[in-house]
Amino acid sequence: MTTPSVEDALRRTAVFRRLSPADRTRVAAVARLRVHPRGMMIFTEGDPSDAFLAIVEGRVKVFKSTPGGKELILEIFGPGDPLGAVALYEGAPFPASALALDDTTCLRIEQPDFFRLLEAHPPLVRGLLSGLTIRLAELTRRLAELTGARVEARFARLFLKLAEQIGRPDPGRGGVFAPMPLSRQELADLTGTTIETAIRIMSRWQKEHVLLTEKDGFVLIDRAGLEATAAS
Amino acid sequence: MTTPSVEDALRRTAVFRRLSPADRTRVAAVARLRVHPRGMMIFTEGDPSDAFLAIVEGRVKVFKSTPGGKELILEIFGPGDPLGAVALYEGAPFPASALALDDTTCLRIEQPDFFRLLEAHPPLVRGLLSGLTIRLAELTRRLAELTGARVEARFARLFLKLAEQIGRPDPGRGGVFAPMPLSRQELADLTGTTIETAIRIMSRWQKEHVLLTEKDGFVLIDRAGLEATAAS
DNA sequence: GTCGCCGTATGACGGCGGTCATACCCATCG
DNA sequence: CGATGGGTATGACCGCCGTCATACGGCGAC
Repeated sequence: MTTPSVEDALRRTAVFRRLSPADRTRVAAVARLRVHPRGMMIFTEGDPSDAFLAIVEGRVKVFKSTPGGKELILEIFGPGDPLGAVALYEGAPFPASALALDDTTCLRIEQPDFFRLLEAHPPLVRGLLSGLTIRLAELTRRLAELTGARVEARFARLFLKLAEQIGRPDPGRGGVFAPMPLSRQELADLTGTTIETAIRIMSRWQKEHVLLTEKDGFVLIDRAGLEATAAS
Repeated sequence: MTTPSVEDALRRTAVFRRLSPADRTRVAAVARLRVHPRGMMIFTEGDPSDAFLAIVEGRVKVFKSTPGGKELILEIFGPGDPLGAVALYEGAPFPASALALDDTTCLRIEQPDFFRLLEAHPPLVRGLLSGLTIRLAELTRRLAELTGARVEARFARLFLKLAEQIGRPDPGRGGVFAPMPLSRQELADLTGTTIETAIRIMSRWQKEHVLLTEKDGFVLIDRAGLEATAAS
């Protein structure tokens, strides 16, 4: 992994992509790159927010602990996604935690600089609002999904979404390969269940040739079956 | 209910409260008041969003239907709360529906006017971001709460929150009265459960003198008991 | 090598809560 | 008046899934 320049990084993140080169230079003046090693917390639930972040390289798990002490994964973000825009209002505390799943490079703009940028470049506001509203819509969707749906249906939807977002054809078995290694525990945290239930479902699907677990991701074989399960 | 003037309405909504009188006059020039009778849909999930709304008078139920066909209430808003700010990016579809629980007066600013206001008055951006951020945090909190917490704990938290937000001392029984009439069905939709379970819990609490249902709201008697239940 | 740890796997058990059925109260309406 | 419909209440049943316990394979430490 070669560390890109700040301007390269700006070109890669959705919020800043449409800036003119001159504006990009000005943004670059206040942006910093920071590398978080795999397994490190990037920010923690309850901390005061002090900067706007965007992922340049690597994957980041955003999660929140439930009142029962379990851990619910809200989202797994990748390159180009903004991070912590959620809490950018006057140092409000982060509502969730973020942890680097890989060695991760982040673009970082301190809060005062970020507000100055917003006031100087109104078009940035639209981009930011866009990101926030999309995230809000996604959260409401997941909220509706978590209630009243059986765990198995949530699993099916999770993998169908994965396939749609990052899937590629799998030549060997005529399925779809989703290159996203996740442990059973992480699957459980994504769907709001326990590790045992996650193992049971994955184990059964493996036997029934619906879905295979591989070292670096999952192979969806029986996509129609998953869709039927998701709808139930 | 006397219909207030547009400027009165602006003074009552959080986003616009801090404007200077001159700015408020300019905002008033593009804002309209609209009355939605009780029981009417204000907007529907999937509709393209075309305006920014804020509640001046009345209560509004914001809800989303789940994949299973049930209805999940995301929030019940009252006077001063913004509405539909969620979907104000380039006519993105509303992620949820809104229905007037009372005869409701809304302040309405069409989308192009709203964006012009934002660009002319950067301080408005902070207010809007603040609102979105708070809502986002609230949604993540509910998301974490809905998973892994027993239904009874969700009920307890719901009423404790109600008491905190709109509760007033109840002289007769030494408890807290929350003036918010909600049917058993609405309680079920707020907590993501079924009407039977809602009835069972409310019925038992009534017998155990924990919480009373009245015609126009609820009386919390055993607040400590509710807090214990919420924590479990 | 052995030990310990972590992730995965599988079974037994039980309870929460969803589903179905029925009944009651009360307001509205013909 | 009886009929109808909506909200509330209660019991029976049972299945999903959370909890607890156990086991097994891979891998690094030493």
